[in-house]
Amino acid sequence: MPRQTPAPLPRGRPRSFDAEAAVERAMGVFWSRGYHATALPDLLRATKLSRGSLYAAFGDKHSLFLRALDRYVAIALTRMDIELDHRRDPVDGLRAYLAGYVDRNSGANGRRGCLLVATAMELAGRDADVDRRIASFFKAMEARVADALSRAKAAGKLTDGVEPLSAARILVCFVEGMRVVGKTAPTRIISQATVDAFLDRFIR
Amino acid sequence: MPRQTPAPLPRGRPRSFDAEAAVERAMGVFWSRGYHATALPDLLRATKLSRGSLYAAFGDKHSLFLRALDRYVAIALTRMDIELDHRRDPVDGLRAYLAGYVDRNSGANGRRGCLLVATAMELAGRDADVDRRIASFFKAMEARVADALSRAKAAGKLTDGVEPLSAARILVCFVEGMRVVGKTAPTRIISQATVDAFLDRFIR
DNA sequence: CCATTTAAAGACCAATCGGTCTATATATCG
DNA sequence: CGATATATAGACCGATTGGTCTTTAAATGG
Repeated sequence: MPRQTPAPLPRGRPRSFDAEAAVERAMGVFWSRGYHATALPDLLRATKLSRGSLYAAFGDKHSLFLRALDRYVAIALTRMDIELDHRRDPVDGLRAYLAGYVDRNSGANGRRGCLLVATAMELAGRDADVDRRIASFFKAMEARVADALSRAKAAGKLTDGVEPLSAARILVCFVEGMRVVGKTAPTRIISQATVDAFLDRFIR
Repeated sequence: MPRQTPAPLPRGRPRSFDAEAAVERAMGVFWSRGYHATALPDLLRATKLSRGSLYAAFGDKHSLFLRALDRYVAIALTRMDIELDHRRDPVDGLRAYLAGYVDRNSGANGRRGCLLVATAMELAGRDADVDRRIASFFKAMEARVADALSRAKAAGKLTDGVEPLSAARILVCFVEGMRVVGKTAPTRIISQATVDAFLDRFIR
């Protein structure tokens, strides 16, 4: 292994912005407006970067978008890993997981929608980088849900005839559909009741 | 009531294009590309209209889009009215309805997605004309499904504990979610199996 | 034939798009 | 201090945006 030459300490004016924070701010803009409807000035305003800095740091709009999308996915999967943690009761986990969707779907949260669903609808099939991310996200989500359902089944908590993998596919469709219908800003009451009725079909 | 002066017969070169056909062609473009990503030249190519004719007939891009969206909604609701016709067995109707989604979600059809879902994600919350259409479509869809489920319940074909209205809300989320996941072009086999497993939870 | 009406073709418009580049100010090092 | 490195501000670019307008060809009725 070649000796690692220590990175030369940067001299002069230090980097004064946090790239990760900029990605997160950009994510917020793409989330609210969508990819095509987001213009450079929107991103500059949100990240508080100059054009030059933004292009030096991220290359172009598309690359920055992918960074933002990756961040969004990472946050979502991390949340799922917490909600559906193995050490927790799987049914409680699924309830917590769905409660998160109730939250994100009601009122103003619902209006804002979901960056991932919006991206799937806007870009999937026309942008290979996006395609990969969308497909792998849905697979990851399905796997986590299927795992939780398997554990629930092992604990005898699933309704007779429910098979974890296909139930997981159903559940993924259901929650992503909530994100679509959520754009009409349904009340929390209705969202919660719908989720409860859904779980009643699968949980004993 | 004032005497209706008969509309003066048009003289000169007759209208040589069919506005409804143009709307339908425009619908196809918006459907494939989304609102923002559709540029005027795309619409001119698809409708085979000149710029002048298109603006004279439809006003502007946004108005043409609304016409296209209305057409899309009308087609979808007409199809539902056939599939869920009162004179038909409601369970058969629901199966036919879901079979349509299997078809639209698999492979290339899935990749193309759904104009309504794409529009909801791209424009809802930022375009009042769109908001109204999206909300009223989901309500109309929910009402038709709830009606079919009510008839199924009356015929004793629903699983115990299934309440038609909330089951309809679940089903709407499920099918719209299929449209999202469908962007990853799942196989027909999996889509069909998922739909079957879904119905098994509700139909006795 | 001729008047009238329509559609097509495409020039034209200001505004905005994503992206590059230069000049300047500033912060930190030796 | 002086050299170096970085970020900012904003001018600038060609391409494209949605939209208007003018010119020309064509089709019909009187």
